[in-house]
Amino acid sequence: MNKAMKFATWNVNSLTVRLPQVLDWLQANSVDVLVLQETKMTDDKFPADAFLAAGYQAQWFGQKTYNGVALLSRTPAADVLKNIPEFADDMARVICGTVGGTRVIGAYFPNGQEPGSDKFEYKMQWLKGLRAWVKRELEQHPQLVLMGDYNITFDDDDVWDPEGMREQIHCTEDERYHLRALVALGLHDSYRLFAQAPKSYSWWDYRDAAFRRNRGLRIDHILISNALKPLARACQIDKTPRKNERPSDHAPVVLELDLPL
DNA sequence: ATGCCTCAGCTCCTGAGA
Repeated sequence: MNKAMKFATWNVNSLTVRLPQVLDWLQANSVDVLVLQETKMTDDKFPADAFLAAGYQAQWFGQKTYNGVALLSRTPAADVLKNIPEFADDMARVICGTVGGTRVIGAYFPNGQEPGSDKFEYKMQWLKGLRAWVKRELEQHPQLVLMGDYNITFDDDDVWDPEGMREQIHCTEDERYHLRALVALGLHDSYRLFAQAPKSYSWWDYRDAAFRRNRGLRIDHILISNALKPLARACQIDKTPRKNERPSDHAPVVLELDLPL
């Protein structure tokens, strides 16, 4: 007996501001596992009770002002990890747990700011650390989902202005090399397993009416392991939360998997 | 043009995001 399970990722850009929208969205969509990025709150502020009342167990890992991640699931997550083991990091960027036999990694990849900057170098080192760790996780967990805000586009199809953004942040060959190397571990960009409308993006700048003009980037991804690939049924970017009065600049991405119960 | 929005915080400006 198989059950369609929904896995989703959403950069909420402050869970304090977006909590009501996240709760509404969970109620309207039968999502089983949701990872959040940019919660921007310390652990003592995390609204675990509100999620519990909505039917979700939570694991969270945050800090003041920046970053912060969470893993919500209908059934509790086991073997939870926070950040990349063996990669020392001041920032709260990764949360990982096993939900119903599937290893779930939620990640907020570094922005990188500008090629050549210290922050870009940190992004490169972080990507190397992530890949070494994910390789080991894959060896232990054939069923693995790696999802979150990658802050990297795969190719020109993910960019509203490919020529204008050539070698700009999120679009450099250095970043894309690391993204391809992750995929080469035995992962698949679940979004591209299915037919998608052209100019599909997951993030739009708040400025310049970028959402209305669809000037965006696809930087939020759900990668799935070889074992999960044949179980994938659909992957979509849900733009409906953008109708809220104060939306996040990111839209959630949702994957449907036909997982054995 | 080093900013156009949005958010947090050492809050009436700045840093950061992407």
